[in-house]
Amino acid sequence: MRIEATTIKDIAHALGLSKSTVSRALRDSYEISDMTKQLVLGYAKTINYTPNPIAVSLKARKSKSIGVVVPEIADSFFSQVINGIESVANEKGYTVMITQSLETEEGEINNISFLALRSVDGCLASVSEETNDFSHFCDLHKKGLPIVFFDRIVECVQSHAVTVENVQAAYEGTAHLLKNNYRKIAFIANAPNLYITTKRFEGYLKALREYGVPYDENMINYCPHGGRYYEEVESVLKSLLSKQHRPDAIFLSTDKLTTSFLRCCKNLGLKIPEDFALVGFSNLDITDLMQPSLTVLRQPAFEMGRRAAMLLIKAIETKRTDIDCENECLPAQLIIGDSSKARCLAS
Amino acid sequence: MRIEATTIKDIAHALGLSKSTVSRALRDSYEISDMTKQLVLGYAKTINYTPNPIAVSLKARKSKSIGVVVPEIADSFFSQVINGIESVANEKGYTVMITQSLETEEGEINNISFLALRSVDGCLASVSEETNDFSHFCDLHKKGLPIVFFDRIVECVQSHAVTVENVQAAYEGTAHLLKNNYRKIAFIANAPNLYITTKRFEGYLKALREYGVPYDENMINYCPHGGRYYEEVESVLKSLLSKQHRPDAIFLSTDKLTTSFLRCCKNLGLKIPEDFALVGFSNLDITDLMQPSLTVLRQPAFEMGRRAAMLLIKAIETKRTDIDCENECLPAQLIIGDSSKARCLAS
DNA sequence: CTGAAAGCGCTAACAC
DNA sequence: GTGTTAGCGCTTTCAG
Repeated sequence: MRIEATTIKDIAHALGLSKSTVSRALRDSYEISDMTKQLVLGYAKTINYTPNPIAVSLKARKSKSIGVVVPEIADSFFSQVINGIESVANEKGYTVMITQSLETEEGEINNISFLALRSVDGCLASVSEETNDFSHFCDLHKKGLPIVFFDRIVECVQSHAVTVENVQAAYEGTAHLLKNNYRKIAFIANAPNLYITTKRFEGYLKALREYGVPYDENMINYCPHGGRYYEEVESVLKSLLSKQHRPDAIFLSTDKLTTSFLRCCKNLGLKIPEDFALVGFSNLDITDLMQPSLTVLRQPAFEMGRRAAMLLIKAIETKRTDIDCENECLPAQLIIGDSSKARCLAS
Repeated sequence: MRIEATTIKDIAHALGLSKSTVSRALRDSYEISDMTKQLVLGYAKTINYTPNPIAVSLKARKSKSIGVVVPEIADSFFSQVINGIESVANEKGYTVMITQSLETEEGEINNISFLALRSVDGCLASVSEETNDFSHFCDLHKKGLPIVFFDRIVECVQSHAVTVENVQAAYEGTAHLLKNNYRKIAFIANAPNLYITTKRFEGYLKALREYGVPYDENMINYCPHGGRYYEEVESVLKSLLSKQHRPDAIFLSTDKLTTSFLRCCKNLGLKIPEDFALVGFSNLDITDLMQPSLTVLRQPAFEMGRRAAMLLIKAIETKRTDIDCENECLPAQLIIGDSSKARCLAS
């Protein structure tokens, strides 16, 4: 700010002390007499002194702040995670800098180097779907920057991670459809390279296997842009409709896909669950108000943010980035709505 | 970062020049020979030099960054605004620091002083509903920090502002209900002290007046917590139900109120629009998928963010914070759904 | 055209 | 206990 704040120099000057004495008194150093401390602290309070964080950062090469890289802020899941992160960061006196990659690798590279340059003490990241080369994370991590990945983690970087029980969640969602007598279940996910995609696919397969339903690769669909473009989802839907063995149910791997797909169905005049039963991941808090109410897998987003931030701060404060990476894995919740209503077999 | 980056000193050393020459060469100063510039620039590129923004900030007392204070990130409207802000900030080479007040005055004070201390060059803000004393904004603004308010602006601070045409929007929403033969229209808003509340109320009144419908103050309800607590909305709904002249339609002043109210209705077994017709502000992008599809007033959130950021950057770069405050006012859009379907008068 | 030196606000040896 | 000094990385007078 061009705004002139009070500095240590001001205090030193006013009290006839040296800058270092003031500095030490402010940080309650053992070498300063109680009297002087009282004096300095008292005066500092009256003139409303706050240390200049920029100067501190420059000196200390750290900033008591953590950086966050998410694909997109305007997303129910990520914004809830951010709230979780902020809640522990605030408790622990850390500042949070939020950046979004907008799902591009370039954005992600810019973000992480921006943050590193800004002396964040550590980073929380969920990778963009476009990213295949993770060296921007690797390099910084190797140089000692603590990084905790969440949700969309990168397995090749040996670091802490917080995820949801993806396999189990997808398994439960798919099994729920199977129990409700759906048999031809299509799987729609975003970019196939994402950790969450492969894990959720695994859970889907597991359920099929367990229920003795043969795997049909025609049922597997990817939207590399995660359903951000309407056309992308629409073309998947149309291709499903044109298949000889048209699916009777759909498993959707992410938030945006779930709602985009529902919109497509509506536009094409399809009925849910009559034409397709739907189960999808979603962290929107209004899936119960939709038409029909959606059966969703909800991630404990806020808690994930909290855990990730706690892991990160622990890593920062113990400086042991190298070894014993912790992986926390939280359960998702299956919330049953009308979009997956049991099918009557009588027909 | 503990991460050691290359500095001007490294370049100077490697090239046998002085730090100042390198610094000047990098900023393309006229006093440096072309040859030296080539040399420095070339070398800087090979070692991948980036100026340390912290050092620059300390020196320059500005940071090529702008701060954002919103009540809450996990909100469709605000997250869209943030995207708009980022889009112009990135274009213009500014970094965005996002903070949330979580609707508390204390959080807001912390945020804005945090940002000022971090040498942001200017701020974008939408005030918390709890805030009544705006001196934290006033003080910084007087000291020369450019501030642009958006959506929830504060009129007593003489500064730039971007809003939606609140009066007109609320008027259109209410008029739409009146046209559809609803006559007893309740108004539900959040904190009555907010700019958006008073303006939207004004529009509501205007419509009533124009359609010759008498104003009934029993129809006016405030949720000081903006519908973040379910009980708050439920108690409003129950009080409406208990009234002698029960309303036949509801105008909802914000996003969260709109969806919370719908949820309450559902829980109490009420039918929309039969029991109540609904029109509300909302920037959720799935109001068309709800049951029933909602008639909403949608704000051009992304564009508001863009405009606000452009105003701010202009203010920063021209340093004229004092005079000629610009107020931009964008139209909202009425999107008609089933929640306000015309009532048959036959009954 | 280039260099030396001071200083942004703060901390931390190293004196006394 | 307290002061002096140097330095984090950078810009910017002021000298040459």
